[in-house]
Amino acid sequence: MAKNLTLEEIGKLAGVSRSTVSRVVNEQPNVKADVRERVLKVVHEKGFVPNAAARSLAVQRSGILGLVIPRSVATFFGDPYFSRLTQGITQACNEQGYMLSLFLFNTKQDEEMLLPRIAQHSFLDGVIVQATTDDDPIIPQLQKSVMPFLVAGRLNEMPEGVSYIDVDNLSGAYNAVEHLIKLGHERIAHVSGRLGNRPAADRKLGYEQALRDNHLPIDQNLIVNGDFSEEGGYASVQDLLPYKPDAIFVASDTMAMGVVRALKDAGLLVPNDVAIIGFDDLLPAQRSLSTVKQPILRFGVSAVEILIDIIEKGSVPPRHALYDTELIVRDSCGTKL
Amino acid sequence: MAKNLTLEEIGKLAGVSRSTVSRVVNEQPNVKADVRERVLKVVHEKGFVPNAAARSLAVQRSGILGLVIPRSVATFFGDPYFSRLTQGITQACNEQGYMLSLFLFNTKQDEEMLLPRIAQHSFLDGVIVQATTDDDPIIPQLQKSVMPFLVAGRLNEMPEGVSYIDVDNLSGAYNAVEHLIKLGHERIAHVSGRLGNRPAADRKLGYEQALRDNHLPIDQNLIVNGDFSEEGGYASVQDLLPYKPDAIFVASDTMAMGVVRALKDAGLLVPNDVAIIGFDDLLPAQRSLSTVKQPILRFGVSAVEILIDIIEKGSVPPRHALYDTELIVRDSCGTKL
DNA sequence: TCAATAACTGGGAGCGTTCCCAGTTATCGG
DNA sequence: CCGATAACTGGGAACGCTCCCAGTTATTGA
Repeated sequence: MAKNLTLEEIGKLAGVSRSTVSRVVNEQPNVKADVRERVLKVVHEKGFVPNAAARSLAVQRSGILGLVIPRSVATFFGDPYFSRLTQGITQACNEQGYMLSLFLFNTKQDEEMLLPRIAQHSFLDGVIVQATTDDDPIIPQLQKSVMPFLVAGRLNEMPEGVSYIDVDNLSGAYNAVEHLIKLGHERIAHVSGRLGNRPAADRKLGYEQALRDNHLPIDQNLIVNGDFSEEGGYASVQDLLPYKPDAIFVASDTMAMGVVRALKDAGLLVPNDVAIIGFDDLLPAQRSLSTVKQPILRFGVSAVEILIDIIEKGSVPPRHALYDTELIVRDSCGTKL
Repeated sequence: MAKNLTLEEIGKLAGVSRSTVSRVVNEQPNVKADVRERVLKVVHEKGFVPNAAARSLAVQRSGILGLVIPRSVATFFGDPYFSRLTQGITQACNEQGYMLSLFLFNTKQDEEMLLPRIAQHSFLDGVIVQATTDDDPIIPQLQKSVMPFLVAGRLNEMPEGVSYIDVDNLSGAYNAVEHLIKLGHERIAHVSGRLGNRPAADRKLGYEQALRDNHLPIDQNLIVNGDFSEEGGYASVQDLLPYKPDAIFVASDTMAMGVVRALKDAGLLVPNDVAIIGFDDLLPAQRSLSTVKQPILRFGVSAVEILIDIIEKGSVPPRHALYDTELIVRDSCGTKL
């Protein structure tokens, strides 16, 4: 199985022309059954695969999608969130016959060098961009180009006309807190994620709204800003303890692990003394943690499907999709009722 | 910034020919300084990026590398190992001016459909394949093709002539166990990874050899087969406890977490009652766990560099590289001395 | 049986580069 | 100041595919 042949050469072997071979490999009609079979035989025998570069040049599409992880979030690439998202995206790519290219930026240089190229790159039919900080120039840059793109997640300020898909963090948080309220908790604390970050902000909003709707006071002493890390979760408990919360809604499972550890170290029992609900459900180890599950895999699959739709039909009107979360009740929030 | 222009059009705007523009954008010599500048100006103004498909067709190279995660390991893609590896690989790709395409196989169908295409794909200059099970047909398939490739990790039986890079699991394990021996431990247990898996096998071999070299008996009761999961680690302790180990070398940090948890639940103190050394050092949360650190980031970077070398110079002789691990001594193995 | 139509097939042109060669202009030593 | 050489520039051909059109063969109805 040496070098790949060309349509022309396959044609010669099968006694037909380049065009007919092309029709056969692209499964087009108007080829006599016996001819088709004869060509197919040679194609399989020789393991012929059409030259992708030549095809791309001719049809002006590459069949490659890009996944862009901006520098500001690349440090969190180790987060299981991204593995799961990537899995969903590759799964959909495989199904739809696309290739996936990964752009992970480590340094500012990387980003400055590569971003303009990505926006213009003829090898990319479209890109999925992980949402980043509001001041990141990447989305404006893509908007100026003709590259079809879709933002995964949202910014605090989402520019007009940009397509995005996101998880409904607000309602997810709302439901979690409402569940705690229904269980009879009244001093419900919140450990937020790093603010300035849309998911963190939305989860906090959901928390506040649930309290408000249920006529519970919003006590700033019961709200502490975490940073999405286990250590941050641990530390936040010190600030909270003097105000005696009977439940804590934590903006991520990783932080929730820290919270649980701190509570244990302080001699408090979960859920008896303090009920906990986390967010994400991405940590397989956390078998006892109640949490708000994000449908990340499906999210990744949808991202690809929507992006392909944008590629084929254009991005007007912009697409917006919001995915529901699911409250997973396990041991850590008890059943105080 | 509408659609991209062509060399020809840029040339017209700058008052030169296609060829000269090509020379300028490819930084070739033999262009007069003022002409070069004039062309560069137009190029920047118009944000011109040469058409990648056309270039690939002409030079017969795409500038794209593939990273193949076979189905048998795809389920572990969530493992921080892969995020880290991917980070190293993308970093090197960015530096070397390559694009990275990710092939993650979820189903058998995926694999059967896509693998033959990958091996023949003109969009790929070469691929890095994550090592898989010995019976996986993927490496033989690549060997039959002309696609340059490099295996990341090793199989138990590594086919002749295949290039690979791996971490020296054996010596890493050896050093860890020797450290425990130097600390005075004599009943050193081992929780292995899933056997049939080369890293797991090598770590076990290193453990056994260290014992042998230090004239300690190899007690089968002190060896239990884990599965690389936290739960597996937890469970293994039940089997070990009756044989009163004073130290445990665990084949992964994730399992080590389970081991520590089980020990705690059994009322035993780490490191006072039982010393622990893990393997990987990929879990940021494990601040107190002594472990054998794998240089994964550098590993990923090297993988790309070696693959590029293979692409440029051919794969004879096959390249082999083995990376040293580093013993990170923290609290969990104490200082029994 | 024959024209009209449908089904099939082949070859030219074009996609946007790079490479090569021929032609032009600049440079230099004697 | 002029011929030899070096530096520079432009255009043809090729990379391997798809698309389109023209030409050929098969099919159909009256």
